[in-house]
Amino acid sequence: MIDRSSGVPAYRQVAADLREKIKSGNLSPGTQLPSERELVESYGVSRVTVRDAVGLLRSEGVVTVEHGRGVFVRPPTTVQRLSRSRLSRAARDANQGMFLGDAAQGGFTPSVTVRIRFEPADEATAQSLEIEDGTEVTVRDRVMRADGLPVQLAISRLPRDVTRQAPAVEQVETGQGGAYARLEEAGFRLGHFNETVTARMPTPDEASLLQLASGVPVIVVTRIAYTVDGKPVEVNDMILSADRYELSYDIPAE
Amino acid sequence: MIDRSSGVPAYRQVAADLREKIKSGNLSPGTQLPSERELVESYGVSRVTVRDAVGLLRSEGVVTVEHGRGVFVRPPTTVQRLSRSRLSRAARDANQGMFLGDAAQGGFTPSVTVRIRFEPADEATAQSLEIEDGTEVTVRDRVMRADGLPVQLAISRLPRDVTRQAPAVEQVETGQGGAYARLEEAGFRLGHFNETVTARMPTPDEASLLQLASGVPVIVVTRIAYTVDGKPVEVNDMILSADRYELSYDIPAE
DNA sequence: AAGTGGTCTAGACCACTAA
DNA sequence: TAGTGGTCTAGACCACTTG
Repeated sequence: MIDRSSGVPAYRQVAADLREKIKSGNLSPGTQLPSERELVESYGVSRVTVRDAVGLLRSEGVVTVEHGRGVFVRPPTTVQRLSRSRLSRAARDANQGMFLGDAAQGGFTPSVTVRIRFEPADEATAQSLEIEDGTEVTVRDRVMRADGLPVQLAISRLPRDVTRQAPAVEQVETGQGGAYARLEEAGFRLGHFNETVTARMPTPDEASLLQLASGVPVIVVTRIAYTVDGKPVEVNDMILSADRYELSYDIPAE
Repeated sequence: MIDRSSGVPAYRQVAADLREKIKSGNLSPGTQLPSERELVESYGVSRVTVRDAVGLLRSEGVVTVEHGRGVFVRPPTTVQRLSRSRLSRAARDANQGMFLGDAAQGGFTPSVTVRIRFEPADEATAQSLEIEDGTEVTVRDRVMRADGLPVQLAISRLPRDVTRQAPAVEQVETGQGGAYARLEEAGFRLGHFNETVTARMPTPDEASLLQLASGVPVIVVTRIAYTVDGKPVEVNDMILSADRYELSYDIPAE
């Protein structure tokens, strides 16, 4: 099975063979692969080599490994699509925070854990909010769960000056329409949002919090909310599991 | 250095120690780490264990490894920010294709390799373009390079029916304003774009084409261009290196 | 030539899962 | 209890980079 003279490392040949069997449907989604010891037999390589091969497929997100159970072909994951039209005032008003609106659309039972704290702004926050370094900010640190499974982390920071005028934002429960509604009631009429999107591998903390399979990156979204006057009032850093989310944006051609 | 009784695997302890030294600035960006054999000595573990530790840091994107040279603390990468306002008609008209416009902003020397082919639409393409499965589409397959380095892959598909009316789109060189300008000249006035964004680990092909360091995911953007009548005329699948790109979107609050 | 990481072996024991 | 993956060892040879 393995061509020793080809110059291609044995573990890559094993990985390529398994990958091929998966792609061709020979091993269908959810199916268990032969155990590592069986693969050792059938390919005639050492266990370390088999593990390197499986590790490669893992890092590609092709298989998942469950300790004590086995290696399985990863089934295609269900994506939750986040359309940015949900930032419209109407959509915001309809729901108690945006995540609960997503839940209504996505058909899952949402739960959110919120922790509030106050701290001096670090450099990045200060720059985003256009305030002095070290100015006090209100931090809303949230873990969003779908059917009990953590799927999203979000940390919002707002100048304390702003939240003092909208005290509900300093509370865990912000009520109908969420924090944005409270801000608007306090006179901070929102004009537009800017979202920057990138991706990276999770930190170990994020991986365990979001229960990420290895080989799954996170999508990092930084949203800044601006008032109609162009003053930034909130910066929200969101961490999403890349295999569970897809973002959707509409852009006019003009 | 390693606590054998803690229950934490040795390779994780080694990784944690190195990560800490990097975060604290004790090992600054670009610095070479001690060689694997030196780490074997200093931590009193086997080489495999050291390699597992380094592999973990690699997969987190914390270090890069160069065969024959050593392991280095990964310097923060320069990000190219793609603002979606560049899809405005004015921005499109100003440049010969969007990537060349990005280059002007980013200050790098761009080059693009384009291959044109014609093929029947697969299921996903057909759905995006709202055409029958198997209808002939024009495929523009592109590799974009910045200063010679491949940084972006893009595959556009348009119904052949459409490109026959804008023959320049079936050519490698589309001229001033790029393919979108030719489409508009042919009467396909563009109304809006929709972009869906997600991320995943690269396939081996993508990794080698984009020369991705291991542990760097790709951002996958699918853009569909619609005419003012709401007819989709192009679906463009873009693959971006996540450590080199950041996307930026503006969203009105209304 | 010397030093670096890349691959590989044969075997051991541990931790988790399921019957 | 048996089977799975997780961790680890001590050592070997290869491929790449640099002086």
